[in-house]
Amino acid sequence: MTSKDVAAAAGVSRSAVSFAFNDPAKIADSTRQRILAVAKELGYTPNPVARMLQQGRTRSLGVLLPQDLPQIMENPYYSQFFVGLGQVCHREGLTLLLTPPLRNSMLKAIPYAAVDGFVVCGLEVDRGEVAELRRRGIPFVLVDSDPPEGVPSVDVDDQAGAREVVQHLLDLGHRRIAVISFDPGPDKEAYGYRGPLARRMAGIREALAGAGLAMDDLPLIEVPCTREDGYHAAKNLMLLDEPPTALVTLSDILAVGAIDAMHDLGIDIPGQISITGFDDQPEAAWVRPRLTTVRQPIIAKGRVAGDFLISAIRGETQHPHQVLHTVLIIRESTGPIR
Amino acid sequence: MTSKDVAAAAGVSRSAVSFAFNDPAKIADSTRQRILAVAKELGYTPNPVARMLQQGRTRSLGVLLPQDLPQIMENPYYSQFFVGLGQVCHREGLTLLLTPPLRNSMLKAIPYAAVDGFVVCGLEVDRGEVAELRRRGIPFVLVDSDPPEGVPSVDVDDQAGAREVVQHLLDLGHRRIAVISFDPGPDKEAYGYRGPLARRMAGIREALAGAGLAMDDLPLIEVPCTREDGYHAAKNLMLLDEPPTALVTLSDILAVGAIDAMHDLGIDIPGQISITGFDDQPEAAWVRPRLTTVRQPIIAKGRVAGDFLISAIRGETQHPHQVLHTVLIIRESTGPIR
DNA sequence: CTGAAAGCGCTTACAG
DNA sequence: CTGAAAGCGCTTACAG
Repeated sequence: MTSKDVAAAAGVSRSAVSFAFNDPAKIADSTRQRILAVAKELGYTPNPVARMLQQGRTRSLGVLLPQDLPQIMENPYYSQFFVGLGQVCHREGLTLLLTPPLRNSMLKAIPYAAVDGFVVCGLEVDRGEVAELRRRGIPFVLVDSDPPEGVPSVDVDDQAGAREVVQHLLDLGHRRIAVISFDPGPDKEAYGYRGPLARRMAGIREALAGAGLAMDDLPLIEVPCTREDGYHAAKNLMLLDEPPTALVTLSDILAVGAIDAMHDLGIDIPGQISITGFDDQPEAAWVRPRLTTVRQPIIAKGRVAGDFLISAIRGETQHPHQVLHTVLIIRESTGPIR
Repeated sequence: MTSKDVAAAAGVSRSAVSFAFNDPAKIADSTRQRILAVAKELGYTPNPVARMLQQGRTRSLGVLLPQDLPQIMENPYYSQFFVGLGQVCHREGLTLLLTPPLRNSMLKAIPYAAVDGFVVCGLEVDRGEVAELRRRGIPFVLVDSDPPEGVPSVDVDDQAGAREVVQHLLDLGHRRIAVISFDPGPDKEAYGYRGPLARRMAGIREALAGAGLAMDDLPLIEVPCTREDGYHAAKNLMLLDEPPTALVTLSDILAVGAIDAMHDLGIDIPGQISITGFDDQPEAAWVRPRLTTVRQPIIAKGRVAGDFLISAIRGETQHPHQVLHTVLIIRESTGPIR
């Protein structure tokens, strides 16, 4: 069922059919009504892909994701990010295409996506994605990355957030601080820390330096970002000869696991150990004791990324780079050293 | 930058360029390498939309959603559903197009989406969506709806779930039971209860009947599905002359709000009142007291919907209709009538 | 193994 | 106000 069939049935040209749907001013209203009636009867509506090809736009925003869809969807971080991005889609009447890596490659996923532009998430190591998007002339915005010059990007001041939370522990008198980090991935060997993780590490280092401590003085465990891994990492740290009096985790999910571990070990929080998170996801306020953590404005991040992308799609040629602030949220899981 | 440019630069025909990308067997390997090198140098990759038009497939699954993106993304139900659907996308190497209503209409959103098929969520009142999808010949699966004959669909046995949770309260001796339901929307006037809500109401009615009670004997409040609304609804119910001894809520979110309200009123759960939820979302196990609720297998629902859609896209002409089971999860928020 | 041609279904100047 | 024609960028039988 094509516009040709409708044109034939209505006794008009294909242009007239197109005008009936897209540009009513160009044909007589009576003709338009007749065409629309015939179209309805025949069950015709314009083919969206053909229309996209012709118009050169898809009315869809892409999100280029660093992990497979199930992993992304399990992560409450992305739910919040998509709320912000969703606000922009809603305002602009656009759909959202979730584009996970294809055969383990973000790069390979790019050429298959029919979108007007991409929000690129968590691109810690650029394997040519930026060059590919540039070459294709697809507008894009980088989020949670190490943004190169001349590319719109949105980030959070992870460094200040990490610095402040560690400073908070130092102020409470803690010196035996351990760090539970999420896994930097296989690229650490080749590239060192990158993106938000690098900034958080830098913030920790900065605060420690102020107290005459170095990163190397601290136990550091790197694990996948799950509650279970946080649990085991925390348990292992407490088995050390000199167990820490404070645990800095780089994600609320890890922190919640660490809290579970202390419950099981019968260790009081914050009486015997202080624990901090990062992100301020909803469960940070649910867990007992309520979690001291670094809040980052995830929804705002998604919204700003969406706004930047819209403006890039419209051809505005600035390359805005916004850094959103974090806030230290002090709750019940931290206290003075006993 | 099109295949024509690459063909010219490489001194071959456009077919050769296409073969180099899609059908290596059809050209000499040396030619292929040359073409690919030229393409790389020129920054050419095939236009995805043109390819979709030609091949008649998009390698993308659509989800036709009943609400705007921000609302969907705030709802943990959909996060879980997308995990299941994401598993199928991952297995098949497909992207996921989130398609919210366009100008408040699910129907209007359909003709703009470039997808191979749709998972249609929560279509409680069919305003022509099913007819439209059929006419266009787009494969689809209905989820959480009142599925008509001859359409693949996935549902949950809401009726049994609701029946069992009410029976549980009756068994504990409760007779003064109140119901907090999520809003049936503006269509209730015209159509009565529909879809999962209708089934849950039927289940409640069924259990009550066994104890000689009728729905009309019970206070019923219908509110939007937020924690705040659950809070206020619960508070209002406790102001009745004969306040309930048990609160049946039709969503965990409402139940959590109701628990907050009891905390604020100084009413002990389950000593003075029992509260039940529906869905078994993660916070049901977090909240104190832990929530007695009806678990529905949301991830499995997403996965089955995806599988059915894949099989419909492949042209398998059965119309499977699967109903997944619920399980009553008894935790701490229900107890014998005092 | 390669090239010219048709066609996917649409939109939009352009001429009437 | 309408129609014939070109073109969006690709793929794929078909003939050589």
